[in-house]
Amino acid sequence: MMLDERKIRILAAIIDDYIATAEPIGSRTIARKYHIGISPATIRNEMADLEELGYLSQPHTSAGRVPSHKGYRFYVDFLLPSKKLDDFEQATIRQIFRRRINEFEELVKEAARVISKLTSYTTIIMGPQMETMFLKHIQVTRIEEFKGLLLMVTNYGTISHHIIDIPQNFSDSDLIRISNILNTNLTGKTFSDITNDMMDEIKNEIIEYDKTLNILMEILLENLADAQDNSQVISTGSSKMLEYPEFQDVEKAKNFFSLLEQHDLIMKALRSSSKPNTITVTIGNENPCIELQDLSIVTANVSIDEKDLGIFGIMGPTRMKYSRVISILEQVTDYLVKTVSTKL
Amino acid sequence: MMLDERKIRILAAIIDDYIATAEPIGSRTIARKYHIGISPATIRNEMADLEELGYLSQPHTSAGRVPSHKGYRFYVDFLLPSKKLDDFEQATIRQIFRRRINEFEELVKEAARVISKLTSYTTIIMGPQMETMFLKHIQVTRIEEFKGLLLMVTNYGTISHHIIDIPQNFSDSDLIRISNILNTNLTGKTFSDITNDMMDEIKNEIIEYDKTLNILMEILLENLADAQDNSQVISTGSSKMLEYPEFQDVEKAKNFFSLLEQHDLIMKALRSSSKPNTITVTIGNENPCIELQDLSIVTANVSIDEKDLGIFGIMGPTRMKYSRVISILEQVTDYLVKTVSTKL
DNA sequence: TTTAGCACTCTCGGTCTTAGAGTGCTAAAA
DNA sequence: TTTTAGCACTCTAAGACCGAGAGTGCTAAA
Repeated sequence: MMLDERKIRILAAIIDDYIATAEPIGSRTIARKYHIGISPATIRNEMADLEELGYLSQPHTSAGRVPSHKGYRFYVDFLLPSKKLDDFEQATIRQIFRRRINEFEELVKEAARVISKLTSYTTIIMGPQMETMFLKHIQVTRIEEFKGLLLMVTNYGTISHHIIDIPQNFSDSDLIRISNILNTNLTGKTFSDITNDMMDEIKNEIIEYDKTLNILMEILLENLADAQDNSQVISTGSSKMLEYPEFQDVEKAKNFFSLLEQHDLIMKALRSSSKPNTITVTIGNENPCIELQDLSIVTANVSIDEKDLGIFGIMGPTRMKYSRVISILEQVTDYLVKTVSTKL
Repeated sequence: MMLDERKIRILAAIIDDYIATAEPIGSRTIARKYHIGISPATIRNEMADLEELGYLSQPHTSAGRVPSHKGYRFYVDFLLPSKKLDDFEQATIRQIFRRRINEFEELVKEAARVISKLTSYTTIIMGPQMETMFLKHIQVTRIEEFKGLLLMVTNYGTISHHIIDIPQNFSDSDLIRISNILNTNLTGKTFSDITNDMMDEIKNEIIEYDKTLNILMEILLENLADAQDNSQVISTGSSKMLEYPEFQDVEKAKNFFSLLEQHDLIMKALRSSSKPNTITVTIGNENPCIELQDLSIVTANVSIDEKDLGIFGIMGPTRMKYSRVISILEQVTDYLVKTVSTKL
């Protein structure tokens, strides 16, 4: 059975209402609040149909109806009211990009904070995949008599620095020479390209700088390990979730927070659900990972000319203000892409 | 009335038990579990005295006793069992400092994580006060044809970097000259010393580099503002709090999490309660800030030769495993001080 | 001074009950 | 044929009630 016009209106009303109130909705409520022009009894019949078709479910026999995941899916695919952001929201978002933030990471973090603030859901940001990240610049510079800084800049504009010891007999021009050698050998290489073998080759090339180079190599390699470990998942606004009735049960809240700490799970979930340059909605059990099955995730994959910059994910109860979240996410990623392509 | 030997033993038993169980303790339980050699009736009398003296209180008439803040204070001041860390704990702590972490900030963050893991309380770290922080090194370096990096290193070893644009006509030696000028003029200055006036002076000194310098100045000033805003308060392990019966009420949990987000409050609390090179315990209502009054905070102020490196704070319910927390904190700060003085 | 005994108090966890919301079905109305 | 009014039925949430259990304070005896 296809959904006719009237069924769709009723479904939309139920989902809208449930998203707003988190309470099961009965036929009478719909008749009263949404003016569909038919009696509760008729609505009841329609609701029974919708339930049979799998779009609704009942917590218990004598309760109202609640949207099922299939219901949400239909809603998201066909019924999303296009939500215009109001002036305040627009302004709040624009503000992030007005500020002179030159570093990509900071910009993204700030964007995540603002998204959480506007949506009241948890925002997760995840850096680009290691495989597509390569070194753009590597340099050793002296900051004190026997202390130096190893600087690495990737194609995504992320910068990492490590303090290193510089042996006594090294002059500034030695450092410059080492920098040059590292640069010519390593720029353009992805982190996974840089293996011990490659290091050994370079070492051979400049056998005279042996000792320092060894240290640099070690540090560099360690840093790689760090970058891979540091499962770059950052979340903000998690405490907001405690506001929702879905998390009133402390057990549920605890599960949510411990989930957030399992970065590998989160990474897998975001990666698997997001597609390049689109906003994707994953509802409850559509997520392969069971821990996430009573949450929804809206992901936006930010990329510029095939260059994957990272993923924003917004996590909330399945009863999520989808249209609002999507609008905000669209707006933010738009600005972000614009800013990055012009400024950075 | 002074506390005699027997009262003290009873008080200690009650507090130990309450810290372990979070349940009010009755006279019979004490007689059974702790072998003081007197009957419940006698214990009852003593407990009534202790209550009258303000060391205990009763949730309701027919419940057992619960320690009051005054009771905890007495316990912390006079009764703390000196707790030896076991091998596992020792090893876990040592491990942080074995790893080659060259940067102070990373080291401290890692230490905080370990403290949270071992204690199951929330650990807060707070950077040194801005007033005591000064520039040790400042430098502009090129990372791409028209992109440079402004590097600033402070006396605490913290490093901040900002990507800047480099105008076309600037050669590498220009950058070195600018770096030198900035260095001679700004190193040793605290962030608050560096005013616009000072910037103007430097600008005058090298009028020919005018334009770039202007940008650098702006960026530098902005960075200062950031550093001051970014109320450097970082907390870890907050989700652990949901395990405790004190936070089973979602309302309480929400309060706690929103408290954690009020960095200014936290900063004030940590600053006011911590003393140089000591571990301080602040119990419940001893804290001037009402939001913190049913929590306890143990703070450790880490400093080396008057140089204030920052504060660790451990927050938990007033029913906190004080001796354990103190031992762990002692151990960690010890190692930290040692590591910093030798390595960094 | 300590302790046994006892009446008393308060909470916590069940059971019971009722009001309310909502349903599905049937039969009448449109 | 479709819609709707009416009604019996179901289920939950909230309140009332009750008894067990833990703990107290007091009194009087050891």
